[in-house]
Amino acid sequence: MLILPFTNRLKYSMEYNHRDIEAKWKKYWEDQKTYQTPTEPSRPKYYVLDMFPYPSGSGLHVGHPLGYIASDIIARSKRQQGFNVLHPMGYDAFGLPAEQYAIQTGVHPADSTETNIRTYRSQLDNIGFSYDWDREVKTCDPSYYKWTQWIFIQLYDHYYDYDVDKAQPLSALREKLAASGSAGVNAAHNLDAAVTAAEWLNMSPYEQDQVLMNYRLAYRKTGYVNWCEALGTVLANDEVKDGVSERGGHPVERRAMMQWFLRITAYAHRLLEDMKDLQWSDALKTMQQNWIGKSEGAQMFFKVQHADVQIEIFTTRPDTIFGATFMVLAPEHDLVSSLTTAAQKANVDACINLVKNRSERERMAEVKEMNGAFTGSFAINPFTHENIPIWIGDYVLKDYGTGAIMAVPSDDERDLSFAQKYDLPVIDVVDKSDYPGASLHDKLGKIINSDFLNGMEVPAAIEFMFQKIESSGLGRRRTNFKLRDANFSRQRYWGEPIPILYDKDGVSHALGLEDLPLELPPLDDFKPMSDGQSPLAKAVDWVKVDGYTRETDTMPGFAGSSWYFLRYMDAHNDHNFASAEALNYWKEVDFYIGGAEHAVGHLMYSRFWHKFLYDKGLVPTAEPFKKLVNQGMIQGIIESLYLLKSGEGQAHFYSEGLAKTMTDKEFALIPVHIDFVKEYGSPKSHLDLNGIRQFLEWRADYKGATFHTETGTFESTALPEDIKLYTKSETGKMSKDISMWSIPTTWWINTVPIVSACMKCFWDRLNNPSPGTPKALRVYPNSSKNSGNLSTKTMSLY
RNA sequence: GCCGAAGUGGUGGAAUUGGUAGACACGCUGGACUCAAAAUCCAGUGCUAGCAAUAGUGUGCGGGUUCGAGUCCCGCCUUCGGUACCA
Repeated sequence: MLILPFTNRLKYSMEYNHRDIEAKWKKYWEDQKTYQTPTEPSRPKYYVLDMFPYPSGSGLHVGHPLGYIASDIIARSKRQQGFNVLHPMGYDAFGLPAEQYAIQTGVHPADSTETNIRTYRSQLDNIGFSYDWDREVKTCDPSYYKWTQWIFIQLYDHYYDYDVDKAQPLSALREKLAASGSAGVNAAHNLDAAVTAAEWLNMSPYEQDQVLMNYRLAYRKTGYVNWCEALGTVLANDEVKDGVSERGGHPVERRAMMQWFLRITAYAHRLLEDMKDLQWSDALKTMQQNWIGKSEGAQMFFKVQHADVQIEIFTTRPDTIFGATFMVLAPEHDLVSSLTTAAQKANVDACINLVKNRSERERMAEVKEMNGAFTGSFAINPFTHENIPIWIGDYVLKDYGTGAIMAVPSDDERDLSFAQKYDLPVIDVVDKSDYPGASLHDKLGKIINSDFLNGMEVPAAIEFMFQKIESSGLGRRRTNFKLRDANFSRQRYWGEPIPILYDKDGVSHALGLEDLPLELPPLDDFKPMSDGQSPLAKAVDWVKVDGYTRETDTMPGFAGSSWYFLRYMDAHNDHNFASAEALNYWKEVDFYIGGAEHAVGHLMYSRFWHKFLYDKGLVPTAEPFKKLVNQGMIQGIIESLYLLKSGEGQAHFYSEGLAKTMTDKEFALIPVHIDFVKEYGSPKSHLDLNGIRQFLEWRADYKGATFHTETGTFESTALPEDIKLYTKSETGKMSKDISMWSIPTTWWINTVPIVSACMKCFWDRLNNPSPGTPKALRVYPNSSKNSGNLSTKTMSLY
């Protein structure tokens, strides 16, 4: 689509032969390298960036051009204003769908990805974008992920020192530990117990490695994964629907595994602080702020009766401690096994088992359905000196805060429901009668039933307690963040191998730059190992090297996307991730356009990586994206089948009408390819005989399923001609509200009608495809034809 | 549940700080041109009633502030995004 002046289009519309004209200019731009952008320090620069796409099997998504057209207009406009404009494009090419497709079809992810990229490229060229294709990046290209691995190694080799408030080389930490032990280190860590200098010096290399893991910015600890016993694999959250696996409908449980993590929490305060200078929408900033979740409170230790252990908690309301009538630990808390008495073991184990089958999200969301068990032990309330029972409860999360709370049922809704369910005492400690409608978070009221605090207003009482706690050695004032360290391990094939070796003693060693890239070993079987290990473990020759064993986990999707905008600046450099010259010239992204769905994930991780590189003096700015707007999304229709959650045996699908009347039964929603559904998008959406057959062919794991419809119950082998299995029809993802139109610059506002007109033109062509419209540009709601994965998630950083 | 956003004709979407709601465009209806069609041009087009002038009504729902509310406040509803392994 060429953008001609409007009047010309009217005047010459009769003769306007778009096919010839577009072909001519497409070739001219390509031959002349019209949009090649040199790094020219003498000229002013402007960097306009689109969030790069995941090359899905279904081709360019209709949502993509929405933002791409807008950024292209900005790029062209800035060029005309005399700027040297960097406007690149690339592919976020590692990911789950390609691997899933490989498992189903045997086509290697590298091959399907390359095919998909070619499709994307031709589609982008057809639209006529002004990208400098000489700077294209693909995250799955070894020459690219060499540097993703290199950055990971830098993170592994650094720790965060609060004294200088930035990342420091690990060698500095070793010196400090040798000189004065962990007490002499003011750093971000997850160390359980202090280490003295003498202890450190007497440690074996393995023990020292274990200590260092508590400081490294890339480190290993126990994490939790979605384990599906029936499929013998770890599932992504996205592959779990309503508590069962999307494929097959099998039960899923949370299982502990050693995982790599990135210590993003070390940067929490800077991620929060540096946001104020960014030209992002307030909504976006608020979301990041809330995600980081800074709170001021007290860290306290509760003694346990008849035991030499303490329970560490964090509270923002120390003033309510006289109302703390019990404690709750996360079921995964380290102390649970030692605190559980013989008499309570059966109850506690039952509760832990139950909780295993609930996802973190369910645990946070379902306030009504709490599960807990009494451990049999008691803690001592340090102010009332009363024994208070220690419970475990699924509403307390292991990785949030300290994984343990003092429960104040009078002033916390969830503590109250828990107390009511298990009949635990409630003592009112805040009189809120002067503040009708005030909640816990308003921190208002007058303290009652609290000995020396009685009569104080809440804010004063909080301050008083901080001092009291510190002066009596019970704990100290502390800032807590909701942000958690990022799990960086995936038990998958199609991702960057983690460049770590373990020696015979189990000590970890990073690869040197000369050994990078560490390429993925060739495999033709991408199924996971039966014990949950990554498929890479199958490449035995690759795993074993001269007495060392390779790490077999791979990196998550956000690894490659956390720094790709830097690679565009100098895409072919083999000695650095980008040259200092290029980095100092292009600096940061001036204008970034992409979807709001990346408001916290990608944008937070990128900012974290960028700050780390900034600490190392490798990038010139503390923030990567100066200005950012969201382009909105496109809506699509999702059709799903009702699958009875039986867990075992054959699958039973129910017609929508039946499923809705069976109120006591639980169903999982299994997405079905929209092409199989008759009258989709309406209340009468259903699968007919042919549709069910197509579905069974597509999802072979349901071959032996039983179908329950209004006219009877049928085995998949004996389906009647006139069968109608009604499906659930809903609108999903891809919303097309356009929040980007409200950009407070005159220039931008003037551009809106043009973008609008372009999009309209697009819509008309997409929705009423004439024979001349490229097939790939038609609307295929919710289909990922090549990947065989029926998710709407065909977009990457978009 | 929690955090963020959105809701205006048949459609995409406009409405500076509160000041004629529906700009502009698509579509639709009628007309001109044509043997006819396409293209183009002209006119009309929120809804209801009316031949008409006109009247009433109208920005998800219910309240409120104001001379005046799409816009501000309170309470809801619906939809979308995120919720830490989709990308």
